[in-house]
Amino acid sequence: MLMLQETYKTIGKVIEEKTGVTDAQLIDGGEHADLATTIAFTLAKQKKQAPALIAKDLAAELVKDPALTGITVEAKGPYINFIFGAAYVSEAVKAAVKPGYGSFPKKGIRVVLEHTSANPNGPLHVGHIRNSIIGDTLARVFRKAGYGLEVQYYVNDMGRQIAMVVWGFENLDSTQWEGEKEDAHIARVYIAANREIEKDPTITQQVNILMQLVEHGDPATAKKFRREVSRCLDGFKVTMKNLNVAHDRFVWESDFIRNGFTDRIIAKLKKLPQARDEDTLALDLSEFGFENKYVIRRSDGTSVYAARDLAFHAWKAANFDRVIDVLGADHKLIAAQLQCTLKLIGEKAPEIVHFEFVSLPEGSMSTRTGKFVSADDLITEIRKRAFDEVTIRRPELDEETRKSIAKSVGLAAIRYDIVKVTPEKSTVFDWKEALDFERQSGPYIQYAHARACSILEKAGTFAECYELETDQEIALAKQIAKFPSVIEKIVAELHPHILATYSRELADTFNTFYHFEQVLKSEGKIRDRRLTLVRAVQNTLKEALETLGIDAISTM
RNA sequence: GGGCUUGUGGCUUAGCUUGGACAUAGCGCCGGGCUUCUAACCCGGAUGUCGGGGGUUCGAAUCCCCCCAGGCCCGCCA
Repeated sequence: MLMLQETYKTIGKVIEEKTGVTDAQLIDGGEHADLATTIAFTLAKQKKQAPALIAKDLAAELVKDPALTGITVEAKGPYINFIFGAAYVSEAVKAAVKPGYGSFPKKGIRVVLEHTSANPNGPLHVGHIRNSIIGDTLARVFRKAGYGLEVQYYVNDMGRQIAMVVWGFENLDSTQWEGEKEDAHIARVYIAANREIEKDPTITQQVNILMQLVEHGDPATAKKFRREVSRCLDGFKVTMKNLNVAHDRFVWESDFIRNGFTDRIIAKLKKLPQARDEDTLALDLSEFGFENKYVIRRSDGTSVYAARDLAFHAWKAANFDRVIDVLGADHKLIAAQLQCTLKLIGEKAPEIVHFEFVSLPEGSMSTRTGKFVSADDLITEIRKRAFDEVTIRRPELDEETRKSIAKSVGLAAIRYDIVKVTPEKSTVFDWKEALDFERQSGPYIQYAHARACSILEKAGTFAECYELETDQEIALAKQIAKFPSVIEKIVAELHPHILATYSRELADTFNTFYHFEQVLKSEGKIRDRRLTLVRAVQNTLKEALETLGIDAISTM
C-alpha cells in the first residue's frame, strides 16, 4: 500500500547501518532520481575527505546491499541517487487500478471537524465558502485516511446580528419578495436594520433587550430567533449542496445555555488560579502572553460568546479523539485564548486551521453593508459560462447532458480555484480568474480524467499488464504511486491545497504521456500495459477528484 | 503602539515546518502542433536582486536578527 514510505524507510535504514548516522538526509531527487541523500556533506567533515569521494565509496557499498535490490544506486558528485526499479513501478500500478485506491484501513479514531459556521445574517459569500471548501476537502481526506468523522456546523444563534435581524422583521417592511431565497431575504432585512440604527442609535437599546430575553430563555423571543436562523440555514444548505459540501450535524449555540453546559464550565473556570471573579468573571492569561483579560461572564450575570464556545469545545473534547476547527484568520487571537483555557481545565484543545481573508478588488467584504459577492451568484455565473463552453465544444449533445456537464465543470472550477491556494495566503476575488477553465483549474483535471475514460471505453477488454518500459510510462506510474502519501501528508499538516497541486501534476504527467505514447494503436503486450496504466491513472484521478469534492465525469 | 501572518518573473502561484544538484507551474508574450486514442490539450522560447539588509552554514527561497510593505487581530460584540 505505502510503497513509497516503505522504500524510503528501507533506504534510510541501510544508510544508517553503513554510516552510523541516524538521519539519512534523504531528499527528493527531482529530475535526477526518485530519492537522493546529501549525507556525504556531513560525513565529509568527520572523515576529512571530499564529499564526492565519500559519495562514491558509500554508493559502492550500498549497491551490494541485498535490501536495496531493484533500486539503482549511483553517486553523482556529492549526491547519492536512488532510482526505483521495475518492481516498485509494477506494484504501484497494481495497487492503483483497484477501486478506492489511496484509502487507508479504518483507524478507530473519532474526529470532529467544524467548518463554515457563518453567522446566519445573510447569504454565504465567496469568503465563507473558502472555509466550506477547505473544511469539506479536509473532511474527505480524513475519511479516505480511515478516520471516523463527524462534520459539524456551529450555529451562532444568539448574536447581536441575529437580534438585529429579528428587530428588523418586527419593525421594518420585511415581506419576502417573490422567488427570493431565504438567506438573501434575511440579508436584506439585516442591511436595512443596520441603516435604521445608524439614523437612530437608540434602537440599540431595543436590540439589547431582545438579546437579554434570549439569554434568559424567554420562549417567545427564542422562537423568533430560531425561526429566522433556521430560514437562513435553509438557504445555506441549498448553497452548500450546490458546492457539494455537507455537514453531519448542526449544533446550536443556545443549546449550551439551555443544557447547563455553559454554567458548568463557568463554575469550573472560577476555580482556576487565573480567575478574576469581580463584577465580571474573567481569566488573566498574561502569563501565557495574552495581554487582555479573557471575559467569561458579564457583570449582569449573562454569558459571553467565549463561555458558550468553551462549553461547546469541552463537549467536543469529551466525545472525540481529535477536534479540528476551520476558522478565519480573524479568530486567531480568541482561538488561541480558547486553546489555552481548555488546557488549563485539562481538556484537549482543538487543532485549528486558519485561513486568511478573501477580499474584493474594491476592498473587504461586509454583510452588514451589503458589499459582497454571494456564493449563489458565483455558482449561477459559472454554470452559465460553463454551459456556453460545453455548447461550443460539444454541440451534438442534448441540452440536458450539456447542463449536467456544465454543473460539474462549474463546481470543479469553484472548488479547485479556492482550494488550490494555501490557506495562509489572503486572496482577492477575481471574476475573470474564477471563470477560467484552463490549466491549473478543476476542469483541466476533469478533462484528463474524461480523456482516460474515453480511451478505456474504446479499448474494450484487455489483459492487465504491469511491466512498464518507456520513460513516459514509468514517470506516470511513479506519479500515481505518490497518491497515498499525499493523503497522509494532508492529515498531518491540515493543508488541503497539497491535494490540488498533486492532482494537477498527475494530470500534467498523464497529458504528456498521452501525447507521446500511442495507446489504442499500439499492439499486443504494449497495448495491454498502456491500457493498464491508463486504467490506473483514471482511477487515481477519480479518487483524487472525488476527494476534492469534484465530480469525476467521464465525458465533457 | 503591540501581536499574528503574507511578500517568489508583468499578473497569479508551488516549494519554506524536515537547508543541498540549473526555484514549481499557470495566465499574458513570441514560435510551432488537430485527415492520428477528446486541442478544456501538447512542444519550444523570452521573462527571477525568491521584499531589503545582516548573520549561521561547506551550502539559505528555506533557519536566526533588524528593517520595509500589504492583510488580519487587540470589546462586559459574535
